Amino acid sequence: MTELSANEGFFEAADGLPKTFDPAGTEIRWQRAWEENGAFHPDPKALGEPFSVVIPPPNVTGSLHMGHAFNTALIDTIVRFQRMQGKNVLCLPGTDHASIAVQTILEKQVKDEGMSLAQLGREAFLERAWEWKGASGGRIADQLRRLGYSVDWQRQRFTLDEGLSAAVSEAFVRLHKQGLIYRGEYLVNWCPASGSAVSDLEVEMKEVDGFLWHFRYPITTSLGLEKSAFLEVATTRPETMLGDVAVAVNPEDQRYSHLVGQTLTLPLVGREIPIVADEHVDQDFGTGCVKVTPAHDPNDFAIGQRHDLPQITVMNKDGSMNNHAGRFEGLDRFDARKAVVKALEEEGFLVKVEPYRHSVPFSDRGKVPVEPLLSTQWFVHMEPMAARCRAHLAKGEPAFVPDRWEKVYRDWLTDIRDWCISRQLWWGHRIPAWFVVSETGGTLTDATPYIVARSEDEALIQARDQFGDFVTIQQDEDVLDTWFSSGLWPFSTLGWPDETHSDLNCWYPTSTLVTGFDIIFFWVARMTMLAGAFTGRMPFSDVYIHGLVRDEQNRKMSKSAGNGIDPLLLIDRYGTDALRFALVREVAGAGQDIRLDFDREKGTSATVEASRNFANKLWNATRFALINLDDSTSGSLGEINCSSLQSADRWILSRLSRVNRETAERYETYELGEAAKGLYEFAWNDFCDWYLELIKRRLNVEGVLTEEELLDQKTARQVLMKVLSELLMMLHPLMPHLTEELWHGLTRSPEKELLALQTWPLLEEGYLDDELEASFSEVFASIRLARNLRAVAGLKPSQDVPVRLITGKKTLAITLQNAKTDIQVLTRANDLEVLTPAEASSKPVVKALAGIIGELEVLLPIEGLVDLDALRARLEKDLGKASKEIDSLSNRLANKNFAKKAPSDVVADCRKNLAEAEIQADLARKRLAALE
RNA sequence: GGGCGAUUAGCUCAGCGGUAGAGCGCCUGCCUUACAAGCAGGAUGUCCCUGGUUCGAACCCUGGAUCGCCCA
Repeated sequence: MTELSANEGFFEAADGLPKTFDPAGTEIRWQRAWEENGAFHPDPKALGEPFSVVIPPPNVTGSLHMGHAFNTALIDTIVRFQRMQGKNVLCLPGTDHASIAVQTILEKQVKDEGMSLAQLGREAFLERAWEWKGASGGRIADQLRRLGYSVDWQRQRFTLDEGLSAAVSEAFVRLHKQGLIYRGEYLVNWCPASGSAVSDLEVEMKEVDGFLWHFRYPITTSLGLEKSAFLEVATTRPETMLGDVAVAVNPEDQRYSHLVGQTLTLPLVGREIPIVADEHVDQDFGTGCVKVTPAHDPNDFAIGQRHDLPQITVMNKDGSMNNHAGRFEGLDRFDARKAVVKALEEEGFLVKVEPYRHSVPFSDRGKVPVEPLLSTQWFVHMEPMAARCRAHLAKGEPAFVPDRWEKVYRDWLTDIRDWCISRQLWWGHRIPAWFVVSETGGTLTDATPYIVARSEDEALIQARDQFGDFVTIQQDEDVLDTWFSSGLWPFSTLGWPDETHSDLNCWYPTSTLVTGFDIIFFWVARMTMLAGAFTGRMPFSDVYIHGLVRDEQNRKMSKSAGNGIDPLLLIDRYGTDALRFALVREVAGAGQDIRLDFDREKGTSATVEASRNFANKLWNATRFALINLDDSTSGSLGEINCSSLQSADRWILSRLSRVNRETAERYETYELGEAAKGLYEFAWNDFCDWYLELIKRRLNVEGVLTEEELLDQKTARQVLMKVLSELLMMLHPLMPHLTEELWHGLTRSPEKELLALQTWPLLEEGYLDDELEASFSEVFASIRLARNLRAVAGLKPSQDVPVRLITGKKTLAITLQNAKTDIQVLTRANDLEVLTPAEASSKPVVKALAGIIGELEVLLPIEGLVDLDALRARLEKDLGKASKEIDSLSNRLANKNFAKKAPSDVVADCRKNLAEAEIQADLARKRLAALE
């Protein structure tokens, strides 16, 4: 670490500093310094109010994408701010094991090697999986480090590590004991691509163009009806008709009421199936008759339950037809569809086919249509847990920011469906249930009793207790949904189920969860439900929901579309702080998606470049300070003596205090974009454009300095040091590396005294001065006007000219008089006079540059050099503006109701503005007349 | 079918009752010893449409249009 001595990069070379900031070296140096000094490794016993955040764990084998960068920028800004507020902050990182994603990748690898999973075997497969995790699992953490994430890497967790796996078993056992986990045969979403059940949330409905086939099913003739009697049904999935067990009609439907209770003969199969009445059937859709296939459709499943119908599964788990499909056995489900239609057509049962657009459920991961399939799985009974969450929510726990997401969350918790948690995969937490196979003759059937336990030993003991000493048990082959373990994240990472764990006691419940709206159901709701069940509390008090980062064409970034913008590319080009600042600055409308501009050919982003330029501006402001502070340090400069402050000093200190207050409020209330914008404006406009320009003349006095000049110079240095160092502190949560570097360079604090661990600058309300800020606005306006006149006249920047400021407004005259030297310097006036209109008329200048703003007339008496046409145009513009305003204001005042009903201060303002506009118009007219 | 969000300068977006804003881009002039990744100055708008509430609407309410998202 010594060779990386943090100060050396900057301060030692102060006079020869490069003109541009080079982020690369700076970033890595401070990232190491933070980590090696344990800056973000908090002690649960330390003083300070606890503040904790767990980060949304990325996929362990994934790599950094813009979504992570965005989420990180927001979280890190919040936690760095809270740390500077003196809180005992824990920000805990980690990764999850992404069961399906990882298994899919590895399965493909295995298959590419010409092996099947079965050939490889579970043990060998898992060995490979861990190997792979070992090889690629550190990458995402290293990439997160490059973002300057102030997390505690020593507490990093992985959902499959020992402690978290124990938490998963414990959670499963407890929920099972409470009757909240059950096993049973239900219709689940089967993903043929991954060969596993998936939850409802992992299914995406997509509109696709398909067909609606109309078939007729003959009414069984034994009842004496004519042979030609049929019922017509319509379906988008003809192959499922092989599993039909009924046709349903609405009980109110006059057309069919006489047929209810009779039977039909199912074509191709020959099975006799009943006609049932069910009120969920829509009379107006198609013929009003629906075929009922309980084993292959959720609605039909419900109808089947109501009418006690059998469930006939006609497909295998790989999507092919099974032996119940008769002559179609072995065909893939899509081939079977064609074959069934063809057969029905040949046998005269096909009525018609029409194109039809409808919703089809697709598997999120597998990208293939899911198959509703009857299968025995493990489920979590959600309603009791959801009810507890709804009760907490009624008390505002957790609080959603922005609050509209609360409704989304609440609606989902209402009418919630049970959660299928078993997955037919190998990579993940194996379900802690053991079947007592000795009870069913050594084979596993749905009737085999099972034991749920924390370990095999525990299971065996229980099994012996219940079934005798010679039992054989066999663990369930399946693993749990990854989200089951992620749902425990806020407390499993802090030591749960050890309820005495010091981390858990200090930092649970956590403070804020920051995440995207796309995982409110997947993750946020699962965490609140599981936390409620196991800790009795909501796992975080606030949930800050952000949007997605979209690409330059406003498309969602996705791997499959290949339109991701690589954050590391932007970091390499512009620096981490620039990327972070750009992302946060764009986020002002919280919860809204943000669009990041990006030129794919050049690999550039104007937005990030603008932030890089801001970083460079701060770099140069600090260079300026160092050059002008000579060897002064904050210590040697001493305390600011208020009596020696000039008005410019008091002005910038007032602005500083205001920005301090606003910024702290904004960080606190998650208005991070506003905080970033406010600091940007203050730094660039107030501090660099005005204050630094104002103090240059005080810092660069020529020759031998008088005592007064020395004091004034010292004061300027003190204020410069104070404002810049506090500005850097306030910017630190947004741009941690740059500010750490500059702050050390500026203050010459020892390397171990990190800015990241400093307390937020004290808000000095005594400096707040509204009047002073207002009068400086007037000074700046007068300077701008004088500069504008110079530009209109085409004066060279080097050309000094006299300037006259003329106003009848006393307070303004005083303000201008006080700022006379400043105005003179900044307008390059070789002579500056502040005059009343009377004084001005005693030394008339006929043809001069003149402009008007408010009640101030700015005059550059330089006859002869003037472009009269440009001047006339300029004055006419002023007159036009003033006249327009006079019209608008006098109209408003003429309205009797306005004076009567509007607040008095609004009316007063209106009168004042009108008076000013009239003066302004008069001045303009007079000047114009003088030109003729 | 239900719900949510968006619509403001050429582009990306702030503002959410009291005379329309920023950044980028554009135009003009500047290498002024912190910064050309910069400085100074400038131009640019039926604030989607429609009614209504109000003394006053980009902002609140009705209805509608377009785009996007979520749920069924």
